[in-house]
Amino acid sequence: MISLTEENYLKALFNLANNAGEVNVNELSKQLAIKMPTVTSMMKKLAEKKLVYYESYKPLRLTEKGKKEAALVVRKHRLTEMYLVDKMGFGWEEVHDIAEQVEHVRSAQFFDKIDELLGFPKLDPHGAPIPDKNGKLAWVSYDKLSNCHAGDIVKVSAVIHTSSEFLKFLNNREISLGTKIKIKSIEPFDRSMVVSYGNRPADTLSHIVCERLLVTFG
Amino acid sequence: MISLTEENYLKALFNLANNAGEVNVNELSKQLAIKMPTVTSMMKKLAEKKLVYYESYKPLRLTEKGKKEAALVVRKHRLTEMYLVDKMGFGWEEVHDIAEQVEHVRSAQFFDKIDELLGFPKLDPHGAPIPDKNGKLAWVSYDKLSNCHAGDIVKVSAVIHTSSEFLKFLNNREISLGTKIKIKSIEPFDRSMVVSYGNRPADTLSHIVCERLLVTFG
DNA sequence: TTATTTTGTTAGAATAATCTAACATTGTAG
DNA sequence: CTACAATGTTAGATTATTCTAACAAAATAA
Repeated sequence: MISLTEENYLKALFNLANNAGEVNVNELSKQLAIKMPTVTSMMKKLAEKKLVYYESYKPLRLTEKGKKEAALVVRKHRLTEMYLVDKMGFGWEEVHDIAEQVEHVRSAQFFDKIDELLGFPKLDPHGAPIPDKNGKLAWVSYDKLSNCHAGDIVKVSAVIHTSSEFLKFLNNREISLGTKIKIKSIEPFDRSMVVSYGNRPADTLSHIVCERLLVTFG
Repeated sequence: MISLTEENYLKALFNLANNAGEVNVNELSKQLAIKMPTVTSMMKKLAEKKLVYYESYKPLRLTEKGKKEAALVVRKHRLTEMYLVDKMGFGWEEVHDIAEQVEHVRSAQFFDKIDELLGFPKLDPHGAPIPDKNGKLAWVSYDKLSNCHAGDIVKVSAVIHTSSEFLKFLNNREISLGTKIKIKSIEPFDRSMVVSYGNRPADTLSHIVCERLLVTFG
């Protein structure tokens, strides 16, 4: 049995993992707002349970079992977010904190029903892919808007670091998933982009914003 | 701040309270499946927090503050049950365990939205009243079917001790809230009732069952 | 009313999850 | 290459929740 606390550590490891699947104790500590010694001791515990590979002073890595369990928590989180937006009428900026709690409900029935009522969605309201019932994640590859060039016309397909503040900012600018953006020019000084979209002929997006918008060209 | 564990104690106290609002340590211990010494120490803690009146060897009683907090947990539980049945398509026998977990979600927004989507229901799927946002419970007075007499025609309005097994039994007998039952006779020997309802001209309900069915005459 | 059963409390220990303080290792900047 | 900074670990303490064993009070039955 995986405790609620352990679920949170697994999820954080899953979300922080780089290409190599590695995470530092320090990063994890910051992400969870839990002090490093606590993280170290929890890693030893998760290693006992064969959920994490742990060696002193080495980066952390989920085992296959750990990855699966983590993905199942992420699945519950993302399905919940989707349900809150699609079926209950919450805004995409309101759902993270609620899903953070509902994700710990232990009832396959409950999440299967949500999945079914939503028509088995592949993406959550922020464009992140929803792992399947076996913990498999169909990874979609997006580009950061910040890596695109002047003249490109792209579609906003996902957002990262989905803080409520950032999402409210996007709401104010009338940017949502699906918004088509044309890059008119890029300011070399601060890498801000002058763009046009919707009924806005010209608008400037800071580099920070452009780094958090994931886009597709199709 | 009231912990999840404390919420469970408060809810159990609320549900077990007799007319005088009193509950024994032993009863509470059985209800929660937690040993008596643990219950005693938790009662001392809740007394510190002014949620419970506690004196050695005396029955337990919620304070006004405790009653309110308990009612708010019960509110979340019953709203959740109603939502699961009305909006998600679960059967009334499936919802208790899920609601038992969802009730601990801390988000006024979430439960307000559920309330609104349901149209501010007054009763849960088992006929129990839903406390309002201030923890006030509009108590409805029902009679036990077991207290009725031969010849009475009554409507099933609520069920108590809503175990999944009991509710499945009612499903099999096609008894649900609203079912009109005519009492044809009462067997003095075991107090079972011969009744008719729906398309069943005659059916026998044991005393145990009749004790758990709450009815109205209207 | 005395003996027995039931109920309730105290004392002490265990587990899970967290912290701070001190120490150790690794990485980096002169 | 050394010294400082950043990262990570160990040791020991704390809080919340639970338990068992032993004792105490209250209720009940003979």
